[in-house]
Amino acid sequence: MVPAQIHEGARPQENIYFRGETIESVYVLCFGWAFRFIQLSDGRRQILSFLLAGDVFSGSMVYEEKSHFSVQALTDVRFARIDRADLRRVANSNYGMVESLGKLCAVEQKDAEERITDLGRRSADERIARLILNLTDRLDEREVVRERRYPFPLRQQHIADITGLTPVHVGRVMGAFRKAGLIDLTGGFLTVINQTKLERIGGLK
Amino acid sequence: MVPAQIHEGARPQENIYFRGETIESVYVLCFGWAFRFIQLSDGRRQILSFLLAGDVFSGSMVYEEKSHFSVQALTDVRFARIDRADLRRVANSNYGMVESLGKLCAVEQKDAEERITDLGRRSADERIARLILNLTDRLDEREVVRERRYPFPLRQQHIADITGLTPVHVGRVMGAFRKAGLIDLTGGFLTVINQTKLERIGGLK
DNA sequence: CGCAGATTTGACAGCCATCAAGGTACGTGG
DNA sequence: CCACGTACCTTGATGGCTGTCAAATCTGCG
Repeated sequence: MVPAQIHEGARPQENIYFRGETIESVYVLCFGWAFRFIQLSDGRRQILSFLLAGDVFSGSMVYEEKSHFSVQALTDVRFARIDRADLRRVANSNYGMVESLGKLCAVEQKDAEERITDLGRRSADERIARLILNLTDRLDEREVVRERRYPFPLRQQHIADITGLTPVHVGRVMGAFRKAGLIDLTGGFLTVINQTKLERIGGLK
Repeated sequence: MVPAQIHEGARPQENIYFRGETIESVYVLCFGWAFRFIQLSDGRRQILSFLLAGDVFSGSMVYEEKSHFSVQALTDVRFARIDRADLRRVANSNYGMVESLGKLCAVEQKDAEERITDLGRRSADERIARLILNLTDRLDEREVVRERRYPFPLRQQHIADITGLTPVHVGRVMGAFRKAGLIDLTGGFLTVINQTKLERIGGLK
């Protein structure tokens, strides 16, 4: 049995669902960019992760009814909804499915805890360099890249909200990276010019 | 069938295992305090969570061979090791077990992502207030508390390493909390004197 | 008592935030 | 075609939260 899928879309800035809502489906992004975030009552916003085509919004949604994060579309997006009860029925009779869901949770936890380390212990330069490298790696896996030019729909506000900085400071750091010949960012496309140096700044290699 | 359990112990400061090691067991803390952490090559350390009696070190260990974090004992500890292969055999023939593991992963991810929000978007005062409240809540659940005096084996260095601050600044904030009559901390025991105010500082309620 | 480790306190510095003023790009409508 | 508005980015000046360094004090313990 295959679980029923419902396909939907959303426009940029549109919220797909909110923290605290009861969600009856597991969502998978099929096209575009989105992000998961937590918003505080005074307006401060922390982005938890960016979602690319193929990403499950969160493995925890298979086992939790209430979402602990909100989701917003960054570009035009399309996504699939799979009924949670259906999915779990399939998983129960399918060892490989349980295995995959478990691995998914493990990877998500690792990502989250490396982000904790970034936010707690790394400088603005390190965080931004690592974000860029992380995104380009994920885009490389999707093989949509031509000549190292990556589609890059993020505003400085988004980068600020995932790195725990302000948009102004993000602009300064990105400007410094550009002037140092590390990256180029024009027309919604990012080019990594000096990956080695960016990795050194990010504390990799 | 019940999976084999091996019981062991460790002394304060002793590392139980390291990031990158291949771990063949799922660990459960039976007694004492420990913490999970990631250490950078230059010595910076980020604590991911404190472990109390009854805590599984991490749900992701059921599905990942290599640990992405290290674990160190904070006090004298005792813990159980359950062979991963055994555990998974049991889980495969036991729907409730899969369910429990899934819920465990979901809770861990929620905790991790709320910590991300703390680190990215909250001030030192907020982070420390929330840490104290989080720990006292968890200790309350364990019903080991007498007259609101909580065992508190953390050094300022540990608080610094989970809040992304320095020990000196942690000392200043804790000193301010003490002088403001919010908490008392003597002889390894913590007393929350004014919980309401602490919650207000932490952005709760 | 004496030592080692932890905490407290003070002076100072730096990273990043805040506030504010342009500048640029792009779409809209006259 | 150009004025205009909006959103975003850039740049400068200033400030504050937190870090760094260092010394003094406290605490536990052999």
